[in-house]
Amino acid sequence: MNDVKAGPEEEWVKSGEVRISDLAAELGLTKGTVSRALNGYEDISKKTRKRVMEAATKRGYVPTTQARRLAMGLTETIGLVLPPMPSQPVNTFVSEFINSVSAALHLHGYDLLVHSANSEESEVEPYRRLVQSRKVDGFIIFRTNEKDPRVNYLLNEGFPFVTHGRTARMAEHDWFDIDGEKAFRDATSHLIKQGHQRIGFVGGGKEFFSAQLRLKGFRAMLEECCLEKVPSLEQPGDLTGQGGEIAAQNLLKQTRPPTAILCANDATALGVMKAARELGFNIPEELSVIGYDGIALGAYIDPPLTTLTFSIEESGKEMVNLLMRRLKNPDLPVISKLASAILKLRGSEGPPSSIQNKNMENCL
Amino acid sequence: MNDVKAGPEEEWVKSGEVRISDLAAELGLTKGTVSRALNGYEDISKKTRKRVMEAATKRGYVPTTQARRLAMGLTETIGLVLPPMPSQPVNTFVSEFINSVSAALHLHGYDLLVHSANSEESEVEPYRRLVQSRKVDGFIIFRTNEKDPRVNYLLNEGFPFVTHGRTARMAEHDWFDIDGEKAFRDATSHLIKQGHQRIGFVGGGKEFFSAQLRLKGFRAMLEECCLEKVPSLEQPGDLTGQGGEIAAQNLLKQTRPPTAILCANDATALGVMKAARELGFNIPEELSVIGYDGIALGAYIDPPLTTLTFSIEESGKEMVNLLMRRLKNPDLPVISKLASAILKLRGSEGPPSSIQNKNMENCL
DNA sequence: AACAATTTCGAAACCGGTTTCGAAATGATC
DNA sequence: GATCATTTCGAAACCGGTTTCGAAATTGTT
Repeated sequence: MNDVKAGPEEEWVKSGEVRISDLAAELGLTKGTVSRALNGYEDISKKTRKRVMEAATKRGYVPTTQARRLAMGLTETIGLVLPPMPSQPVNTFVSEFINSVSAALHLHGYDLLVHSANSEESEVEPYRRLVQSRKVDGFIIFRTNEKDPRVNYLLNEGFPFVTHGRTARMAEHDWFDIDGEKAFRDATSHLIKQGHQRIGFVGGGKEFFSAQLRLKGFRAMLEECCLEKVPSLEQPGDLTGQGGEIAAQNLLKQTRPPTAILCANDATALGVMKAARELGFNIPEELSVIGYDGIALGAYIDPPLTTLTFSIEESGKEMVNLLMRRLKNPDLPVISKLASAILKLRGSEGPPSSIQNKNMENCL
Repeated sequence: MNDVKAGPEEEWVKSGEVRISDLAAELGLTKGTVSRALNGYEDISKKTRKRVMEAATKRGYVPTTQARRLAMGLTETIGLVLPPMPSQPVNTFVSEFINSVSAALHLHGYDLLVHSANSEESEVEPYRRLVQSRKVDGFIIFRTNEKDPRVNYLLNEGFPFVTHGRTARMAEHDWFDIDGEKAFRDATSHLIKQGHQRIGFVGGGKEFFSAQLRLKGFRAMLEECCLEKVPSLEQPGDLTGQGGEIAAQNLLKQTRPPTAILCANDATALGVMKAARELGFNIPEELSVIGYDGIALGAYIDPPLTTLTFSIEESGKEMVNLLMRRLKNPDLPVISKLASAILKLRGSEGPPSSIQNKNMENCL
């Protein structure tokens, strides 16, 4: 067979094999011209632009992302570092959050780089690496602490980021948060209106700013309703089920146990309910329990968990908006956005069995 | 002030501002030499290598990832596309999985790109885009269907990937899976030994291969123990809590309801438990329930959910190993790895209230 | 000391795009 | 038809690295 000349022009079957130089050669143009034609520059005649675009779609040309990004000096990638998760329960938030952030970023042509934190090294190490190797243009940070080393590092570097949750330096960076203070005012008010007078609270660690704000809302509503603040009814927790169990035991073994317990999150609430069952408390007749997070699973337990819920999808979307604004113009003033949680009544709370609301009229 | 000359050499404070050309100029070398010195080439004298490395650490030089990857023709990035999640409960698996995959990839110098699937477009679209724009070198796929378009597409493209779960074409691609068949044989056997003779099964959709395998294991053990196969005791589900509720109603409203129900996953089991409660069945006295997934939260409900559990961390690690092997040598034969689940007894199962095991001796 | 072998580095091409600049071609004006 | 403005494209630099190739410098050999 005479195989010196190949047959008619081969069709590319695999995708991603056509380079801009191939396209240019095929059209008798330079790659610069092809690039400008595809990117809508004004100095390309209608005729050639059409030729180029048609050839591009025919050949299935898609620019190589790496090359484009290198040339343009940006990564179009946002980093999200997962905090170490020592088999924490109820991490349904994380996957939904990642999902919504990723979807929102995609609308802006950005990718999401998810990195895991190694618990053996410093919390900021992953951030440092990503910044230094220039793998990302900005960060999405969640579960902030009041004094947050990640925030400190990035502020110091002048590197763009948005947090989900406030920090001690919230005046210096963009943030999005749920108004946990208002949420807990609402929940507390709801319980008080039902007749509860001894209400317990299980918080998160001191380091979680948001948990502190929830406590603040709880206290504020107590005061507003002229209910005495009882220190022993405020128990620390750690946002886990186990922490909830321990705190509940401390609360329910008191001589005058509370008739309701507010929990800093749903995982805690599940622990509280477990401990309450084991100590023989009926929920909600003898003990009301309210959580925070709105995890879907709360609807399937007995009784279904009343909780404060918010839209994770909205959270992701708003945070991405804030971050995109920052990337476009790093010098804009810092802004923030506060969204509200709503009380989703599902059945784990109700009026206390014995209502003796003497003080009620003073306030309501 | 005489400000024509700047002061002594400025120290860079911000990271990532030193380029390889800066370093080269500073050392009186070319960037090619600096590159080779840093990358351990043999044609660099010890003396210059030392000079270069010292200057690099002093200046905090870290190569720009984008440039390096473009030059080397690889992305060092693996894609993971999240399936659309219409507010599914109990997605704790996803975040843990992402975490473990990300950690394992990091050990190999790879990044994880997480993409969300838009439910309005075809399932393969995100994969196509990532392949065409050359953003990733390979994929991690989970929750496979028996006939999986994603698998078909990537096989057709010859693009590297590993699945979590088997497919109809499992002989053609690397995969990792949990031996769900054996797991359900074990669970079924456990129930039979406790004296159950009428055991219900709530499956996943036909499209989920793994759910089918679980059903297979269930049936196999029934047959092995000479228990009659009752079609009405096998209910379809959809791996959600709601699906579990419906299936449980179908099972428990029968004239002779089962004394135990095996569920294709924990979400389903939670739905089953909810429906059972509402129909007045006590668990585990009147009805045993067993799930699959080992979600941590199952330990906090009442009664704690007995489930089949496996190591998500191991899953991620093994899948990454398979993928890295494939990337190193695309022509290696296809391999797979099967890990086993273990039955975690937590309290939602027990002997049936009235044990009438006539047939037991036939088999055990 | 002359020559070969080896070590060490510079020069340049390359990865696949984008963008600036200027020259050629075209069109408009008088 | 000459002059000027405008449109359209090519040429080349650039992004920040890697890698190949060959020349210079050094070392070794006789």
